Parts: sequence; C-alpha cells; structure tokens
Amino acid sequence: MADVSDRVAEPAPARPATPSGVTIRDVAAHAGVSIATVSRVLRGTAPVADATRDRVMASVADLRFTPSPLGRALAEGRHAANGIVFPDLSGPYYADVLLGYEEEAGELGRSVLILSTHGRDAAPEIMVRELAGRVDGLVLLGRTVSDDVITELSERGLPIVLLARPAAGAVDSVKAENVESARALTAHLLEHGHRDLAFLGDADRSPDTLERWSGFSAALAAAGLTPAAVVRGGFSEEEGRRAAHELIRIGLPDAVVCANDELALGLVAGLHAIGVTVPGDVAVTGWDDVMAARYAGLTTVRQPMRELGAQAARMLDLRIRGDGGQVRHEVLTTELVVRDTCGRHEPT
Amino acid sequence: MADVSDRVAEPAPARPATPSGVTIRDVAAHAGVSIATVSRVLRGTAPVADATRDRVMASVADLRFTPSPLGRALAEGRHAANGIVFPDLSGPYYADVLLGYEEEAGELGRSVLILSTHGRDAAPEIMVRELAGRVDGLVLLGRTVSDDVITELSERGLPIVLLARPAAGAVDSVKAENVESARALTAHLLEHGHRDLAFLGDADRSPDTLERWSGFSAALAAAGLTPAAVVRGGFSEEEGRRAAHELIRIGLPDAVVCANDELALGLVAGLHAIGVTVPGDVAVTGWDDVMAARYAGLTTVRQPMRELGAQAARMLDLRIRGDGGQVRHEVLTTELVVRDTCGRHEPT
DNA sequence: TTGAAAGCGTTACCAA
DNA sequence: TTGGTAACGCTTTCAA
Repeated sequence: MADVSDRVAEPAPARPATPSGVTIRDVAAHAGVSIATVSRVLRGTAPVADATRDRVMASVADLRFTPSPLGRALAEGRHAANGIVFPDLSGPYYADVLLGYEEEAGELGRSVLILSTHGRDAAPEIMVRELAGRVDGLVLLGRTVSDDVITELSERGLPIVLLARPAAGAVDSVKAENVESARALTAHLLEHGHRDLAFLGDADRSPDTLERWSGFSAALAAAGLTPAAVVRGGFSEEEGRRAAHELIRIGLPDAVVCANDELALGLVAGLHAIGVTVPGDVAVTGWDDVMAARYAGLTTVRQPMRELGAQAARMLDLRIRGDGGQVRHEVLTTELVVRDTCGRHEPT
Repeated sequence: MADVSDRVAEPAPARPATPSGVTIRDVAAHAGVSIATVSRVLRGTAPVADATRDRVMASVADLRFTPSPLGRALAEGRHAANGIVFPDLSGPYYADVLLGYEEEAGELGRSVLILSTHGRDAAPEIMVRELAGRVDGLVLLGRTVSDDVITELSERGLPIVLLARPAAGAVDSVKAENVESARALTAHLLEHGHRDLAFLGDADRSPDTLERWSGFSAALAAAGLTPAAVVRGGFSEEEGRRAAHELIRIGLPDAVVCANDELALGLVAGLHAIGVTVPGDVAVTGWDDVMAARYAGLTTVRQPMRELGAQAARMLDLRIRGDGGQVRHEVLTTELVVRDTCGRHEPT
C-alpha cells in the first residue's frame, strides 16, 4: 500500500478544531465550575444543581460555545455522521438518490458525507477507507468498491448498506426490481409488433444494467427471438447520440431498449437529427423516468430513486443503533410508464 | 440558546473511532518501534532509517492500518473536509451545483459534507454551527443562514464562500449574473410584440429570483410598461401547474417569465391541460436550462451550475490555505437560450 | 535516528 | 451534587 499520507489535503495553517476556538474549558472557567459539570449540563447525563446549570447555560450562551464534534467523536467512539459513496454524481438518478438519503439521514440527526469515486482515482479503495474513518456507517452504490473491501470493513464492525449492487458478504442491500420490469417492458414492445430488438447499454458497468439486459434477453428468448446488444461505455445523452450513428451503420432495428433515460433521450435526438422518426421508424425506451422523460414523451420504467436513498438511510441507521437482526435485502418495485416512443397506441 | 445536545444523534453502542480498530499503537508494537516513528513514516515528516521504514510499512500493510482522520484532525487542528449548505436539495439546479462542488473539492483532497436546511428545522443555525465544527470551510447557498451567523463564523476564522447569495460581512461570493440577463430576456419578449408580461416566482425566497425580477421589471419600466407579479411559494413543477389556474383567473397575459425552468415547465403543462397553447396563446420562459428544458423546447437562460459549485470550491480552498487577499465577488455569465416557448420566430 | 510525553476537546468513571 | 482525571488516536516538540 502506498504512503497513506498521499491523500491528505495540502497543509493548511493550523486553526483550532472548533470554529469558535471556545472550548469546554473556557466555559468551565467562565462559569466557575469544572469541565465535567459543563459536560453534564450539556448532555443532561447526570443531575446538576439548578443554580449551577443556569450559570453554565449562561456561559455557554455568552461564549457562543458549540461543542466540537471532533472531541465528542473521539471520546464517544462515534461520529454522528454517515457516508454515501457514488460511482459518479452526474445525472438525475444519482441526484435523486442522494436527495432521499440526505433527507432521511438528516432527519435521524446525522451529518452526511458524500464521496464520488468517479474515474478520477485509480484507487477508490483508499478514498473509501479514509471515508470509513469519518463515519458510523456507509452506503455504497453500484460498482464503487470491491467485494473484498466491503467484507473487510463490514467484518471490522462498520455498518454498510449496498444500494443498487448485488449482495456481498453479510451486508444489507436495497435495490429496485429490474429483471421482471425489463421483461414486461420487452413484452410490451413485442405486443407492438416489434421483432428486431436491440439493447443499448453496458452491462459491465452497472449491476442494474446487467439485470435489465437479462430480463430483456430472457423475454426475447421466450419469444424465440435473438437479442442484439449495442454496448456503449456510458450513460449520457452524448453516448445515446453517438449510438444513433452506430445503429444506422449496423442496420436499424424495430426497437431499442436503453439502459437509462439519458441514453434513450440522446438516441432519440440523434435519430431525429439524421431524419429517422421515433416511434415511426424505430421505437425507443428508457429507464428511470427522469423529469425530461415526461417532456420528451419517453416510454420508460419508473424506479423510486428518492425512496432508494431514504430506505438505505433507514436500514443503515438501524444497524448503527446496534440492530443485530438478519441481513436484509430489500427490492423496491418499479412501474412501466408507457408514453409515445414505444410505438403508436390505439386511442381508447 | 437551547440545549446544544438536542441535535446529537441517538445513542449508539460505542465502537472504536477507527473502523479497523487498529491504532497507531498496534502498528508501533507490531513493528517494534514507537508511535512517533510510525507517525513519521506515514507522514514523511522527518528522516527515518530505511530498515525501520520498511518494517513499519510492512506492519501497516499487515494490519491494514488506516490512520483515523479524527485523531489527525484533533492533533492538527484541521479536518481536511469542507461543507456545503443548501436550502433544499431537490431539483436539477442544486444537483448540478453539488456535482461541480464535490468534483472540485475531491480533486483538492478534501472530504465533502452536505447539509440541507430544508424546512425541517426551525433552527438551521444550530445545524450549520454543528457542521462548522466538522469542516475547515463552508459554502453557503441562498437564504440558508442569517448574516449574523455568517459574520460571526467568519470572524472566528472559518473560511466561508457565499453562493448565489448577496454579500455579507467580509466574505467571498460567487453567483451567476441575473439582472442583465433578465433584462435581455424581457427585451426579447418585447421584440416578439408581447406587451402584457407577468413574472412567476417568489422574490422573497431567493436572492436570484429577486434579481431576475429586478431586471424584468426594469426592462418593462424602460418600455413604459407595468410588470405584473404572480407570487408562488415554491420552485416546483407543481407550483407552475397551479399557477396556470391562477393566470386564467386573473386574466391571461401575453407572456410569463418564470423564476426557474421547473416552474415554467409546470406552467406550460398546466396551460396545455386547460387548452391554452404555448406560445400561441401565451409565451413562457424559464431559467437555468435544465435537461428537460431542451426536450420541452423551453426558452430560458442558461447559467453555469456546475461551474458555480466548482468555483466556490476553488475559492474556499484558497482561503483555507491561508490566502489573506482581498475579498472576491465572482459573477459568472449566463446565456440566453431561445427555443420555442417565447413565440414564433421567422425562419431564417 | 529514535522515544517519551504533552497536547488537541470531549466524555465518563471514581472519589469526594 | 461536584471535581479530578484517564481515556480516545493522532501529531509534534524536546531529549537522548
């Protein structure tokens, strides 16, 4: 392992760890009591004479004392903070998951640390380990860390919840249903009469995508059809736009099932630019039901992104509080949202 | 001030503050040296015999030792962590700002703590003060904390950068230009021949909105026209949809300038639902240029959301490193994005 | 080149 | 009802 100090921030001029510079000792002196008494007053952990309490509270107010979370954490052996690790932070999906998580964690009185491993560091492991030292528990999304690290951290007693990621070790997890939804989506396309279906997305990059591909190809296989895969490395609109050209090159299928909405939206835009109509010439579907999907009339599968984050926060909190129950694997349900891009529907 | 302990998380079973439970003392014992030497090896802060270093590094690897950020922070008087405070976390705007911020802060080797004051706590001040104790610097968005608190924290030596918020105290700030852009946007609507213009949004809730309203009404005043304001409490599509009915009630104007894209998008949807066409019957404009705006053909003003976050991270980092230079107020430029909802354009 | 020890800001135990 | 003090994990003098 490389020198751990590598990742330490640049030297900064030393400042007191408390923003105020006011410590419990100052309050004690100001109130004419011992620091133990101040602590007792603040925490309400033992009886204190009314007069004493009043004096202490007055000093606290006078000095605008805020106890250092650092001192507390060190003394108590806990941080009152949770972490969440994303593979990447861009796109509405992650934003919504984070929103749900922060909201719930905040509600539970815990600070939230976020980390995006991005592509920026060859060794996300180190960043995650560092983060692990700052929190009481961790939520891990997608392919951010190896199973080994998860198992190790978990065995060392750090509560962990996996989000949108296959189980690893004896660790809780939450995810949205994928296989059945992909099957249903594909079945819907089949009902439209589409027969030559392609899948756009990279199953290696995301566990969710892998499952969607599974459901997709299973549905086709069941219908005696052969699935075609168009592998693209990313999840962006830009990737979708590029895929438009690739599809032209390899021959336009009847329909394209995309791994997420942004790919789908980009694909539709790219096809339009070339003069291909959707759903006239090709049907296209997405996944997630992001805001733009509604305005683009995209047929997609809605997954409860905020709820994923919130649920992860709750499960993590339970473990942090010492719940030693069975390992839980939650699967949230999704919903097929039929709009315009999958093909013409008979007016009912 | 209320008992500070109020906001402490629920009691959790004490765990060692280091996830591993492995401390510098274990490493020292394992390597047969003093903890001082281990520290020196890890930090590279003083010469150590090669043989000794090797032994220590071997022990570090064997024991999978990761130094506790807590211990470090306490001893060094700095956290290697930054905080960012949002009024709310929902919507693409905040998500993108956060993305830019996290990316840049991570690049600079700092952990990121986020806090959304939301509506959930009557006293965001306390939450912010608590957060202040965990970080080396803070970015504050919009109306999250009072000027008093900002000034106080800043005077106590905590570096602060204000984002999308009017200056307060001797503190750096970043924002996107609003007044001129709103003027230009309004001028464009005037060129379309629209004369009866309304503004949708609540200037009291956001400094940005206030400035947009200023530019809007100034442009109208300059043309001898009277601006109409439709005040709505939020920034959501739902609010926009509700505003559609309100506009019908008070009489449809020629055009509606909305404080952000979501309001505008919701308004357009709401109007369509009632049978009012956009831009046929009414023109509508947004602000931000979120993804959905592109697919909805919304005329809007693009502001560099990611760059706002990134710039704030950089300015904060400078201060944390001890830059004592002049207070800076950065204003990033925006761009008028003309699409379909502002009215028909002659084909060129 | 190394070790001992004094902090950093809390909490909590043990006496008084 | 209070005060003294030993932790907690680390960094950094000061000596050797």
